[in-house]
Amino acid sequence: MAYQVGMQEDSIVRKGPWLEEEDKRLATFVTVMGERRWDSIARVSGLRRSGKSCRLRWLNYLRPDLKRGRMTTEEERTILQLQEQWGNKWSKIARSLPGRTDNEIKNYWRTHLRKKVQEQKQEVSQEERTNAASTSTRSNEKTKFEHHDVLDIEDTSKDSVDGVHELRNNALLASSPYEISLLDWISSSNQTSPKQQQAQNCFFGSSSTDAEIMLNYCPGSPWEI
DNA sequence: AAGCATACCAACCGCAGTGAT
DNA sequence: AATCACTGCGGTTGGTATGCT
Repeated sequence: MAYQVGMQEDSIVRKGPWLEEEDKRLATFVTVMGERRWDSIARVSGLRRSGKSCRLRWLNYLRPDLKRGRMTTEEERTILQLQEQWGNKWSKIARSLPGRTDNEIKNYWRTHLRKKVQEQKQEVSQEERTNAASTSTRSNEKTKFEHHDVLDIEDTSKDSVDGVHELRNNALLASSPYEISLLDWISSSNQTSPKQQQAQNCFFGSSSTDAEIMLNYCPGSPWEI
């Protein structure tokens, strides 16, 4: 599944789906180092991922302010409106939808909305041709495409599927690394609790070098060994 | 039950923009 | 001014779940 490329053992870059442990480790380091210098985060964290991959994982999945679950009708409306207005400027559109990522919006557009819009436009042009043929007096009628028309299209076929997705999303939420506040762990006390100890082992157990580097970014933290 | 088709979405890739040196 | 590293963006790919025959 996950595959690797590289010539030397220590330069191998992992690709493919992220493991829970990798998520936790990344979240910890981003919390400490900030959402910048992704190459440094990738290097310092000991994650065998590219900086680019780390950034993407954080922005699209780990960020604490992300909204989960289905798009609301209001959000769907906004996407349709802004997509028509700005085109495929997904990051720009995402700024109008707090908690949603450009990737999420892009995927949603491609899988849910694009087809609907195309069908709607086809219907409109078909209607235009019919109207033009039948009478010239009605040729100036409003034929502009309206977003709410698209939203009103019934799509009963996806109901059962969406139910499953909701379950999946809930499961995802429940297993999010943010169930446990990493920030709290780092900033709370000088005493390392059993849970903190467990995480410490998880993150740093195999590499004292990582722990030492971490301490440089977070002096006096409970991670001190 | 098995195989195929489709939908969904996480992750990757290439390119362009930007700032630092 | 040129170069390099980093970041952000949009398009695309591939794996998995689900539905259909």
